[in-house]
Amino acid sequence: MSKKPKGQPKPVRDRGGRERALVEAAKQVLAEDGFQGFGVNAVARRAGCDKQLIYRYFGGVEGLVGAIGAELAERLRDHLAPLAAMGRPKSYTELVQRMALGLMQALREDLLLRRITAWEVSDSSALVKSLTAARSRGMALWVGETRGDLVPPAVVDAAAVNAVIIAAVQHLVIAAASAGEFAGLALRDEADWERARGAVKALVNSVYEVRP
Amino acid sequence: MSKKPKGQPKPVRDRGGRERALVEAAKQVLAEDGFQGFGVNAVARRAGCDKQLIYRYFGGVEGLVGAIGAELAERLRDHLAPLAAMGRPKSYTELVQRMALGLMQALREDLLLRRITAWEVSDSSALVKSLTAARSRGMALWVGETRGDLVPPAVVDAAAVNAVIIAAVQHLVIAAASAGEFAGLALRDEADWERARGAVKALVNSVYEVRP
DNA sequence: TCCTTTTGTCACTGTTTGGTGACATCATAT
DNA sequence: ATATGATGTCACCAAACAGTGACAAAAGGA
Repeated sequence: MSKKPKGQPKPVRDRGGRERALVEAAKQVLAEDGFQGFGVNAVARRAGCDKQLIYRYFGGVEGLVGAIGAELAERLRDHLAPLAAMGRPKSYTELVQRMALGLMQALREDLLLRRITAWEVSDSSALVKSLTAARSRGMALWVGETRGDLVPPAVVDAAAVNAVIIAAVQHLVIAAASAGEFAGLALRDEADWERARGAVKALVNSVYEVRP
Repeated sequence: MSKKPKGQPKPVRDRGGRERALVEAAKQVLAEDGFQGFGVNAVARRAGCDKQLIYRYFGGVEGLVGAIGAELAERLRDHLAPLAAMGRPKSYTELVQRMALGLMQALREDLLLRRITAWEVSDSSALVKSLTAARSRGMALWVGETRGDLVPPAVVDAAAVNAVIIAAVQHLVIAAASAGEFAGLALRDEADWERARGAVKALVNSVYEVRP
């Protein structure tokens, strides 16, 4: 054993692979442990390489978050893709409903999206701004694609109403994932979520309904 | 300088006062630095006494959070008190509107409430559960007091709808405090917030409106 | 008075964190 | 072959963290 030929399995020497491994590890850490335990040590540990590489290749944890953000818009788009297969919405009401319920489903399915959304409201650091930007870019992209020529009724402040709807969906899903319920409404099995969907649909429906 | 007789101004020896000072410091740290920087060191530093006292009098940081929770229901009640002065709401719609807008105002005014609400969705640890419980107790208390004999229209799932409304308000205020806007809706000056209030009112109004 | 308990502070441990300098190794260009 | 830069790992640093044992001083009961 002059040189320990088995001690280090392989110093692989593959920069691209390491970078990808680091971003992947960062996403895993963020998804599983949340933004609390997020840092260079945890990510490097999970990626199985030295944290120095994070500084060298990404300039620190900021660059790593930036790399996650770069994938984020596409990731959200993928989640909303099935909605596009349903064909064009017939009314503005239907458009907003789809957006709200699609976002709800996406957040329920995607732990990382959920964690990032929670991060956004708990931290005003510049770190998170890029993530927020990427996420809303993804949303705006989808809306732009499927809106067509549908316009909201002029009597309501659609921008404000939609912001409120989106806020509701985000908070509901995030809080429910933490506690299994919110404001007395159980949110565990699919029947519970059907109630939530029904409420959102009722709200959107009634607020955009043209009244005689 | 054999014993530094002037070094310690006064070891006041007032347990009750120290306990109150620690809880007060804990609230300040939580409000100003958020739950990220929250811990025995920060609280003891702010309170100007040794962290050992936290362990002795509160059994650790959990007991400290519990003490905050104990004040929380009352704190929320105080914020909602002005609403009670408006007299009984004339309809269920008005009841829910008041609750939603009152909660919005309370969260906008009270940094601590906001931080705790953000904490609740970002952390599922047992630490936070007591806070969540205290907050919803405060809400339920107020609703129970002012509901009277008002009942929601039977056609809508009021529990689900109200949960959605509350979620919207909480998320909107918390996110806006972090970023100054949400989902493209600026939320800085009072005119912006008037749009948000209008949207919430419109939603509540239309969903609970009995249609012919 | 003496003894015990309470109150408050200090000092220390062990761990984790972000961050950096040093070094061996491999690839490549000269 | 030899210099140069890229890649990867290790060892270390100072700071902050949670938690604990020890000790001095005061308060109060015997």
